[in-house]
Amino acid sequence: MAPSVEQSATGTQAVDRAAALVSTVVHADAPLSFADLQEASGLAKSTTSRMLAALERGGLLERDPEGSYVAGSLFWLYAARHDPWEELVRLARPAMERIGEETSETVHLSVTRGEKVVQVAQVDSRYLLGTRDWTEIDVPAHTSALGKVFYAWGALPVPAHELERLTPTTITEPEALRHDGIRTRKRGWAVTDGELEVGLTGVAVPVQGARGDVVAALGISGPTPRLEDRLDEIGTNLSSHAEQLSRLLRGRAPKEGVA
Amino acid sequence: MAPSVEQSATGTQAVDRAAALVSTVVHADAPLSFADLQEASGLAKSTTSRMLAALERGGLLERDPEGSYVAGSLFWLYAARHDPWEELVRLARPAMERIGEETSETVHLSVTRGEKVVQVAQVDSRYLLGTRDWTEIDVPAHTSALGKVFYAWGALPVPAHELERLTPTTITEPEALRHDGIRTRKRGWAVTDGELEVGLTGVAVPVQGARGDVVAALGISGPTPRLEDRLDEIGTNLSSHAEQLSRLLRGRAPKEGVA
DNA sequence: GACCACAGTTCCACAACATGGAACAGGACG
DNA sequence: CGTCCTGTTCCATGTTGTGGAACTGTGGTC
Repeated sequence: MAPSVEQSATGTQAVDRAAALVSTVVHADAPLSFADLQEASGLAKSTTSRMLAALERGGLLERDPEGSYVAGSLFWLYAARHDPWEELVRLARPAMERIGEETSETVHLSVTRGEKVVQVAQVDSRYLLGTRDWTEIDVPAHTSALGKVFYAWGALPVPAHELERLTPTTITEPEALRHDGIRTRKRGWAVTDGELEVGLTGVAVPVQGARGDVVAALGISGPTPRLEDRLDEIGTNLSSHAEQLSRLLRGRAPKEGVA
Repeated sequence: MAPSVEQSATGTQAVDRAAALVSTVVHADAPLSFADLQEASGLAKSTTSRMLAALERGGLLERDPEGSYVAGSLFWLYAARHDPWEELVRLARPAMERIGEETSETVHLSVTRGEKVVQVAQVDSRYLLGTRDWTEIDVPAHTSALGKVFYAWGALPVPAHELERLTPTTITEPEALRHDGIRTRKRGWAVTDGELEVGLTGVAVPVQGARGDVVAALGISGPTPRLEDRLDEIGTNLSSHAEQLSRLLRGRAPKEGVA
């Protein structure tokens, strides 16, 4: 619950305590009462009171109608200015870079926007022959591994109508796509094998958001010959990274830890 | 040498100063250097240094690769957990309530999701005969005043194809919709007069986001007979509220302030 | 209406803590 | 190798934060 109170360096006691209070409020995303905060911080009532007042004055905290404390205007100002997936990208970047190093292929991160799937980040392959920049390019969801993740985990409804054919192996029947989704879910990762472009293989896994829903897909792509024998290994690798990322999204901030 | 230091109550100097630093960083949504912050706060180098270190430790600030300060993990944690328009709704609620009182009609707030327009908040009419709860209901954008706002201000592309007809007066030609948009922009507010449902009139205005783009539409709707003679008055009223809301979104928190 | 219980704020004397100047360390130039 | 510029650490000083206790205000109970 409450993040461990940091060990203050010298000369920052007040600020450290104040930061701990804010942190407590933000981490608990429900409003916290004065008593909760006093207890969580272990400070004297008077100190708590003065501090909360200062934080409120500074826009870091705010009181809801019942008088409990919630994150203040600075937080919603920030949230209003930044796309939610900006944070996702930020959190995901290190993982994507590691995946890039481990697989040497191009790494993708996608989210859904409306009924479409858009890429929000990419780390390029080490090879000359690799997938180019897909960011913001529209790829039909049923042809990419990224898109299939959303279908398979129900983050996107499978269309009722016939789907566009891009290659001989593209799945065009909704029913077939649904079946592919079932297999995908069992397997834990989605794969596209020349269904988007002949010779292009992709593998992708779901990323769970704070509430357990699938908010993004993490995957790699590259030439089929380089990938076809490593699908299992890649799928497992992606899964473990995605899981870590999910944990991050669930709320634990990446502090301390040996870099 | 104290430009805009907060008025501290007794015994909260350090926290007030710290909050001011965080506030400076969040308001300037570009990274700020140590020097910027030292200058903006008017504190001694040593104090600034200690304070920034404490704030960083507490997750309120963070350093980008170049060493400049940006909002810390607590902020992105918050952003990741809260929809961006949750803040919008929050900020808009008071205005919507006042509009409801002033017009006695149902008040709506919409945003675009993909190419669709969805309602995110509503304040109900005082009358028995009024618009019902539209939240999350799909209304074709070209038939509602809310939707027309997005077309008129270019937040949504006007479709190339013929549009669905819901009533005899529904605009179905893209060209006509574009023309309607021009008139709308000149006028300052969008109107739908029985184009969605016979006898239903709606008026809506744009809400500008932090970067000046149209992020939402604010409007009212009700039975035509009650509204048709008050369109001007309503449009003006909505505009002034929307403008205030826009100012809020632009970043000035609703605190004290001489101005 | 008088009573008490509880939540939060203000008061105050004390000294612990934050403070800023100066010295120090680490780059980035030339 | 010196100079400049940025940020951190040191340290004596006294300002500022501290917690206990007194106070205020609100709600509940008889």
